Amino acid sequence: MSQTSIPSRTKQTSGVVAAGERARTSEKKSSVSVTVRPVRKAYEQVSDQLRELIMVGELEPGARLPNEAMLATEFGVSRATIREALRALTAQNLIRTVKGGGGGSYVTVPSVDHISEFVHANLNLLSDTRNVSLEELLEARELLEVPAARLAAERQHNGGCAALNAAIPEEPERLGTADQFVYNTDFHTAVVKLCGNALLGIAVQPIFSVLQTNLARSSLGRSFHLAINRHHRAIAEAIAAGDGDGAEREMRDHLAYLRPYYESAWRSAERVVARA
Amino acid sequence: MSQTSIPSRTKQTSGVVAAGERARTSEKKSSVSVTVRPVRKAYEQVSDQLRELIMVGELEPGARLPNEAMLATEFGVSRATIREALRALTAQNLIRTVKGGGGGSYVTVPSVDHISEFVHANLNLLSDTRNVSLEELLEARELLEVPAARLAAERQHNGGCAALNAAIPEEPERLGTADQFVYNTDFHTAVVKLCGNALLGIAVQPIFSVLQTNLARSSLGRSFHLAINRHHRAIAEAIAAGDGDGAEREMRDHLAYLRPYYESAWRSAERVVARA
DNA sequence: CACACAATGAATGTCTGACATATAACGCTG
DNA sequence: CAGCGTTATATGTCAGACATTCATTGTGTG
Repeated sequence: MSQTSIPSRTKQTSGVVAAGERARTSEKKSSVSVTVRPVRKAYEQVSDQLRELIMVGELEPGARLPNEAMLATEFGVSRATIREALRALTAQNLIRTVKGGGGGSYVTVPSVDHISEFVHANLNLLSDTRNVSLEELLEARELLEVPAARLAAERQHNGGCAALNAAIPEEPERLGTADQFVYNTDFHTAVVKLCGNALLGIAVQPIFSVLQTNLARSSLGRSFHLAINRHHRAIAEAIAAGDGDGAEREMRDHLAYLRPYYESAWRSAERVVARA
Repeated sequence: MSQTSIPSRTKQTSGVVAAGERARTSEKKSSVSVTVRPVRKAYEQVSDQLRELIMVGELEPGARLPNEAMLATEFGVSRATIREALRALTAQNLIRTVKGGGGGSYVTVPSVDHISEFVHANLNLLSDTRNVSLEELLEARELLEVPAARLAAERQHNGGCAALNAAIPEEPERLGTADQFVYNTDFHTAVVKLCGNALLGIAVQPIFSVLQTNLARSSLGRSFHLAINRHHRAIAEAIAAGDGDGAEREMRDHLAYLRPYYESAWRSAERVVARA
């Protein structure tokens, strides 16, 4: 694969601005409110510039950027600095680096899953810190999943429902709690997938995960799981029948049924937080 | 502030597993399907372990983790490796590092805005790559903003509407296109904020931004902007009147009106992509 | 006594150069 | 032509040094 040379406008200005130069430059227009951080760290400048190139499309997905040594000389910094910048980009899933000959850093094609994963992680933290309320989570979920169920019903290309049924256990009585949760997750994931809108998946998946994580900490009776299974079956049937109204209603009822359980699990989690 | 010592279970096993050791360990159970990447890079192992500590809550927000030198000895790797791991965590907004005395790496309290920003960036890429369709964007937006308008109307604590009115220009005729876009963005942001669910903001904001970015590339007549303003005013009035049904209807109509414009802008963007 | 200012120390930021390791591509040999 | 070692080219990791920043502490002066 050919080496993509980094498109540096003037070869002179493309480098990193050292602290000294930067200070001299910014003191020219010294109005009262200067930005708080006049010095940008070198690795930040590098990652910023590379990120910009990627976002603007100057570096297309799949493109390979120059090796670290070249980048170092181009930007006028050391290889260590370049590497720190690359790690940042990697963490944002903008590039992927492979070792060995013909290796290097390649611009990644972004994936829905990665976004979802990131949102999930951060939502988890947000909910741990109580910066987001249970009420918001439940409300958002309802706002998303209820229409999703409707859309799934209205658009079901027959055959897609197989995934739905696969996510409903034949003999729920014989499953442990952990397995039940797996099935539940699969089911809701399947519904959202079936609705055909990837963006909804990005939003629903993390919200569901966070709720589920909290719920998993509380102990739930067998009857609970059986009820869930009944609901899921009803929803699946409505979707399979192409009955949008029915799917919407069943899903709404299902979520309403779940609400008190989430609330109690959430409260006990609160005690744990308070204790610490 | 006191130095948080890293909770290492046994002091011996907390380190990084070198390639050699790892290989020896994993060849014990050499079934046919080994995972594709048996060697985890050192900086990944470090960032993984630290991330885990943060996510589980072992390191609470605001906590300060050991300095880089200590981390290096604790993990049994060089400082450079530690730093690369820290950059990854920084990029994910899990920590923040400050220079100088009393500096170090602090666990960040996550913010809604940062999540939104990340989603926006990635959504932009997704749409550039045509991995997400305009139809999905518009549909998701309708699914989110229409209920948001209703909720805003039903929950308006009087006084919150000030932000709404502030986002509607008095004399739209005198504004340039760029300014108009600023107002539009502010208006929709205000509606979502007013609905009181931060999660919706996380989802709506990026979607709106992506759509807007595409729209900004096409040229729009004065009459378009005036119509938008009329719609906004109608929505704001319904919300201020606490009329949930009205707000929902106005918002739906508004989005329906916009649709063809987005579609035409999207098509012309496609030509640009195809040309490249 | 209070306040401005210089010295100190602790931390991150950056550079240099070296060596280790993985992998694709080349070329040799049978 | 197939198989296999070799090599070139990357990234991965280490060690140590020096630069820079910033809170704290100490000092001197009004």
